[in-house]
Amino acid sequence: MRGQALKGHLDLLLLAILADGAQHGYAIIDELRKRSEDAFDLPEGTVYPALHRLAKGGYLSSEWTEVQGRRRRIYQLTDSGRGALGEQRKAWDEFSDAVATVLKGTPWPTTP
Amino acid sequence: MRGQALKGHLDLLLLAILADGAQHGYAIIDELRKRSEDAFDLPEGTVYPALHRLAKGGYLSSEWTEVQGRRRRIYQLTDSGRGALGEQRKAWDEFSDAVATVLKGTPWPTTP
DNA sequence: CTTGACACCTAGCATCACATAGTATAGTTT
DNA sequence: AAACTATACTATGTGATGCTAGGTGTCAAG
Repeated sequence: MRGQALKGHLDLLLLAILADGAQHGYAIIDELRKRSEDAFDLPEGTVYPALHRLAKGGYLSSEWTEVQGRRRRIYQLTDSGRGALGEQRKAWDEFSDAVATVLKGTPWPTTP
Repeated sequence: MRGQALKGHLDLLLLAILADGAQHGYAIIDELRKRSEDAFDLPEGTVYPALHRLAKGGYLSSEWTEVQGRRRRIYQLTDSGRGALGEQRKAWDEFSDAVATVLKGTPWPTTP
């Protein structure tokens, strides 16, 4: 797969990462890559705008810090963000279940 | 859920339905609704353009029929379409596994 | 004869992941 | 010292896509 085709579920992933503690953008990218066992290797141009969008929507709060001469913007889940995570997770479960149900009716093209 | 948020997996669903036999657009919508237990209730404006796109890409062939004064365009999977179904199904499995792996690290906010 | 189910179509919109390019610092290599 | 790599963020543009909203026409039921 390698980092494309997130298809609307990016927010869920970001919120999930941040549910385990505040992180800055670059670290989120790393964490997502590690946790997904290299399946999600997202470009910065994907993640940063998404973080801005989430912050603008009130799901994240952010704060500037300076670590060894490098400025970082630390993002943290708000209450609203925590709520959104729950909802999106539920939506994901329902969605993936529904897809699985549809696919269940269509066997793989096995040679019989 | 009710008919939104297909997010890039629409083609997979359509191909999966058609793998069980040729169908016309309206019937595909019905079948998808039934198979997904009402989770996917897609508007025509979503499905028809998608079918056209798949046909244009060579994944489907189509043929006009007339049934009781009503014209129908019957779509059928091509070999290429069958191949695409296999690929997309694999991609879906990998994708949903990856999401599950990431979410696994983030427990639900249960009250312990 | 109007309503609703059937059956198709298209133009246009908003969202979104991504590409691309730019800024800036720290550390490592050459 | 220069060049390069990794870290870290920002801004802009683009292509795909799902969906809204409108339109056409047939047929059966009330």
